[in-house]
Amino acid sequence: MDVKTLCLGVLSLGPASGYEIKKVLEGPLGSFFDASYGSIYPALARLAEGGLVSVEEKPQERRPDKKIYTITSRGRITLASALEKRPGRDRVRSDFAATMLFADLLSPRELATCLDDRIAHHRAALQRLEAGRADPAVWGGGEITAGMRFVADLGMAQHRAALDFLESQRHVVEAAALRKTGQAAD
Amino acid sequence: MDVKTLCLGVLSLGPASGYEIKKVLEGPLGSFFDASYGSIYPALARLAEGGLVSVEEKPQERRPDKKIYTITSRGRITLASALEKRPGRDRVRSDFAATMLFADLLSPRELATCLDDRIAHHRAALQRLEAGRADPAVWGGGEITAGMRFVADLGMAQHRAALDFLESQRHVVEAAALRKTGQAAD
DNA sequence: GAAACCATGTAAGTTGTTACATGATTGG
DNA sequence: CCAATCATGTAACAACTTACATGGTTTC
Repeated sequence: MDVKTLCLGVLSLGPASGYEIKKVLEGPLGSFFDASYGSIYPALARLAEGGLVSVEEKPQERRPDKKIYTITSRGRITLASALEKRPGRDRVRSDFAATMLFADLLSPRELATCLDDRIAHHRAALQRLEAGRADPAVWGGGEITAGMRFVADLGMAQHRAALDFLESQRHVVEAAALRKTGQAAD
Repeated sequence: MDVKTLCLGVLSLGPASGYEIKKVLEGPLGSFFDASYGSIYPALARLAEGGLVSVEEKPQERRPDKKIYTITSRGRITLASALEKRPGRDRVRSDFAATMLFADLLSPRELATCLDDRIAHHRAALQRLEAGRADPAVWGGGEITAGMRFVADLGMAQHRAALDFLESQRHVVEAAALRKTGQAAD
């Protein structure tokens, strides 16, 4: 799913500016999506060209005009047909997992930091999701759909699983790294 | 973490060909990484150019020569310093999550198929991980390191969490889609 | 007074995907 | 006999990231 479709999706929940779309995408749902301004703004321009969204320019003082994008009926149709195709596989690239995979090459100190960071990361994500579940402001201000809640809950389940695992099992990989270092120091 | 570093990492576990590296990366660990031949082969060529790996060509009959890559000491140093930097955030793009997010736009039939597929996907991933935990052949044949086992277990925890969630909670989003359709049909 | 937020956009560069090219072998 | 596996590679293309350009406002 490319950024264009993603933007169209967010706009299906209500009108928004590029800036706001980015907010939604890096909010509680950030664990599933990822898009930078450098991809969002051009995507919106393409969508407007194609008539899938309409733009209303809100003049602002001492600031670039805010452009509010609204999905058109053609946009809704396009989105619907994009969603009809069964979703492709997730594409994930986890630096953390790669680092853990080669954990033997890290010093125990580095490994510990890495695990600490990751645990903090999952904690933060959980908190954001928990907050977002209740507070519409975190999303875009619009109503929270069943789909949103479902995705948020799925995210929470996964973050919690990772968190529990790391907290209870980190000693396994840390012990292995320690042994390795002990050997090297001999 | 780019494909070059990923290849270097796999090679740190033992010599392998490009084809075998792909196998490892799409094996049980496939949920965390992703790389196509089109990125692996050029990456290996660059690594060889830089002297981070050495190549031994095994002539094969009626088949392209098999090239066995072996990490060099310079390669190990490079890998180690790449791992020292604290890992960047995961980059995830989940088509499935996006589809669920806009689940109201799907017919109940499509939604059900989508959820069925996803559940099957998690089941399969779990099975592969379970098998790989015991069987070194699934990885590259070399020894299974503590890091590998750790990552595999983390993957299992996450897949299991997602699976449990989807099985027990799918009715929530399905009910919502059904209501929507009911309204539209009126 | 510094940092973060608001707000948009472009251009250069990196990276990776897809499709193509080639073709024997093995298992169901 | 059809599909999958083994085996490497290139070229065209698509997509995205990063850095740059601009600059007022709010919060600590």
